[in-house]
Amino acid sequence: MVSINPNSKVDEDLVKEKEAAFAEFIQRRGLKTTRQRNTIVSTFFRMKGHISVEELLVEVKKANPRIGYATVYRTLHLLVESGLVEERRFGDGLARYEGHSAVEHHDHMICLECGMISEFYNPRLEALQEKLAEENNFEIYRHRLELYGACKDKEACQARKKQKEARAQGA
Amino acid sequence: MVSINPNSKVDEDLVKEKEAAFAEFIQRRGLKTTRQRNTIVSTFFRMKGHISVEELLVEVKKANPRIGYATVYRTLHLLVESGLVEERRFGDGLARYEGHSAVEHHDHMICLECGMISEFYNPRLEALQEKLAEENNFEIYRHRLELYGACKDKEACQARKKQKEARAQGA
DNA sequence: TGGAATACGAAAACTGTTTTCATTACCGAA
DNA sequence: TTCGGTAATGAAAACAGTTTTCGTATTCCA
Ligand SMILES: [Mn+2]
Ligand SMILES: [Mn+2]
Ligand SMILES: [Zn+2]
Ligand SMILES: [Zn+2]
Repeated sequence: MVSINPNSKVDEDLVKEKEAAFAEFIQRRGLKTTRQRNTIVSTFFRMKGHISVEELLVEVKKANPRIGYATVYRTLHLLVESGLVEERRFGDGLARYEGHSAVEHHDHMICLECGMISEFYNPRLEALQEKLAEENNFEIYRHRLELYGACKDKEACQARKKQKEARAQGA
Repeated sequence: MVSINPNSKVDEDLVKEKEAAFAEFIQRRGLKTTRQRNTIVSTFFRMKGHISVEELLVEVKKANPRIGYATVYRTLHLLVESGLVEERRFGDGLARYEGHSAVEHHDHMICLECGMISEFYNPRLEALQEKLAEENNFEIYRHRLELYGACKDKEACQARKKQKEARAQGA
């Protein structure tokens, strides 16, 4: 298993690279470069984690309070189309976006007690999926694997887990 | 890989069993037995596949046209709480429910060209996930694995796939 | 069988997201 | 540079799926 660098600093050079890649995408598609898109994109790439629209908007507004939801949504769609960002949904009903360390595929473990999201990648798991698809005459475009559970090494998470169990007993 | 019986007839005895289990759950929770719940539950267990609320409501209305959305939603929640039914979301924005062959865990392959959803279960895959969780100090409550792609053996799916590729080229 | 506790159904409310539409900004051609 | 057509913006309305509300009807036990 390869655990993915959980506390990486946002690398300024990498950010610049992504911004350039997005600019190029905009060109290629014949779209226009705008102040708002630049603000949103550069804000996004400087944040880390799995970012919701709301979270992004809050940051964006610090740079330019006039930017609204619509433009953030629209720009995120462009980022996804450009391939620089991926959309995730972890079952809490809101879309989350990630791009800083990404592009490389990875899967997720989500702690339902503390909300922590950690990333992992395992080649054997990937290969096994391919094999299963093969056997089923299926061609995989992409996949999604999410493990939902609890941190074993955080006391708070274990405590909450036990609380829930007790409550379930009573019900 | 174990492919899961894709064309199973709905087994009348099994349905009765599930209905009884639900009735028992209702008792245990001090809730009331109602005409509507009975209709919804027995309709649900007689359908197969991954059923949306809309789809279920259509069937339910055939038995009792006065039953509305709210009661269907409420009853589905109870079915989920009872453990007899699982909620799924395959990314098209609507909740789907399954219970007929289920309770046993399985994962899904979803064809993005024709909408086909097939089920599979592989013990090695399951074991590998456990191992990865273990290594990460993580305790899995449940997981979700979905392979999105295309049927290799359906001409229509392959044709659509190529259309998309061509379109993407042009853009 | 009376009556409190539940459940029902229609409609309103909600949430996250998308669309509309009037206005403004971009940018290549002149 | 300026112009002008095209694209983008932002506020607000629309949307889709789901949940809640609230007045009425049903269940079921004392
Ligand atoms: Mn991630
Ligand atoms: Mn299934
Ligand atoms: Zn945790
Ligand atoms: Zn297909």
